[in-house]
Amino acid sequence: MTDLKNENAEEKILNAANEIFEKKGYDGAKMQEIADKAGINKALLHYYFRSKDKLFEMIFGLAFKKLAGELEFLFDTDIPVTEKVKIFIDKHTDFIGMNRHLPLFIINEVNRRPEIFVKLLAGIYEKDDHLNMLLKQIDEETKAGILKPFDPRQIFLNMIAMNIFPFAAKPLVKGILNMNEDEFKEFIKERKAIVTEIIINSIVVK
Amino acid sequence: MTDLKNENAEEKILNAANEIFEKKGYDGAKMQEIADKAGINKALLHYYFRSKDKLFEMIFGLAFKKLAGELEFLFDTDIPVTEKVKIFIDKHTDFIGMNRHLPLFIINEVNRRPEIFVKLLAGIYEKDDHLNMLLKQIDEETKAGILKPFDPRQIFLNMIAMNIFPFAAKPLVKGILNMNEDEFKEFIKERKAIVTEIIINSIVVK
DNA sequence: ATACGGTTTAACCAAACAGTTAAATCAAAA
DNA sequence: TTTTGATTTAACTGTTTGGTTAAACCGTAT
Repeated sequence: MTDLKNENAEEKILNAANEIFEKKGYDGAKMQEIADKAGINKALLHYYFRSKDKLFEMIFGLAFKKLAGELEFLFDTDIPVTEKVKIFIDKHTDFIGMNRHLPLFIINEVNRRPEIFVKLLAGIYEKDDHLNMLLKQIDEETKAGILKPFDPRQIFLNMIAMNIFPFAAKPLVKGILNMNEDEFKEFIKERKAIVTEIIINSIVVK
Repeated sequence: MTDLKNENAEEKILNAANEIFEKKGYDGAKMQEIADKAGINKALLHYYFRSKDKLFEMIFGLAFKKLAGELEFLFDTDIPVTEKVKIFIDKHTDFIGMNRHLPLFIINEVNRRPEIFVKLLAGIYEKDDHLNMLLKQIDEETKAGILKPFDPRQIFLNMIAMNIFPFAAKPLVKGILNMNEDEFKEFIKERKAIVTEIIINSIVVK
């Protein structure tokens, strides 16, 4: 049972469900286990969320927003692109480090049931103009001779791939590279600078 | 039912089980579905593989070897490191493209039950000398002024992260970047050159 | 005091699922 | 022709699981 802040039942359920769904996925998560972790009983669990599907849908939606929300600052400010990259990698790496299972959870569930993701896409494309602003900014900095021409989609993918992968595959990475927890932490700390340099190098004019 | 090559029952089972375990994971896979896809019945399935666990263990071991086997050529030849990188990215991207679910399957199951992976690690470290040869080669090329000093672990992770991620998260990527199947294929084709350039740039002296 | 909503208890149901069993079938080897 | 091993059929067991139900409990606001 996780009851840090004297939460009410609904919060306790959401926190427990979030943790278990993220770690075990829809199929691996059991309603009884969620109830146990929330410190309540199964009857009350179904009293608040009628079914596993309804509860899952809620958790998945929240998780998706949490992950997507980390991108927002890329659009809002008007600091230079290279600064954005530096700050993004720093913050995003910390965020993923504190939410190790989040990206894989989203990826897995979207792979297995793409429908659940279609609705959420609509929400994303409300921010179409924000995205266009970023693209315009990149275009301008390219014309100004600061950035070289590049495909923002590719660079974006590279950045999040390099950020997410070591955490998503943490036990595998630790095993194969033969690291203990401290060595892994050190390895991650070094990564920030390395990844930042790689991304910066692949977009700025030298 | 998948029966391309007039396989015997055991092969049919292994192929079906592989496909279903990779796509749905241990928890999502059902023995009945595996039997159906293999074109046999549940009784025979248990006749060949006594339990779901035994069958899974077999599939997981094979999958792990398949994935790890793709790395072997990095050690065996003595072509220059930069050449290895170019060839590896080319081949590895093709391989992952044809085995979209393989990496995520391994990562997920190792995350959820790290024990299953401990035994397999032993097999890897028989190849310790192969690995040391590669590290030695890198060291020599660095001293020869061809490569700059870098952490091979970091570069290796970057390489496979960038290779694997777009395929592992394919439906997510297609949705977010608003691509159809053809556009995705084109996007992947362009990636090879981009990723190769990035990795080469981050290891060679300019 | 009582009425009410949140919460517990405990038993229960129906479906899904892994795994078993016994008898029947069938093809090919002996 | 008989034997053997692979395969099917179909019923069955035991367990897990999602979900329900009804009665009781408990604190709090009226």
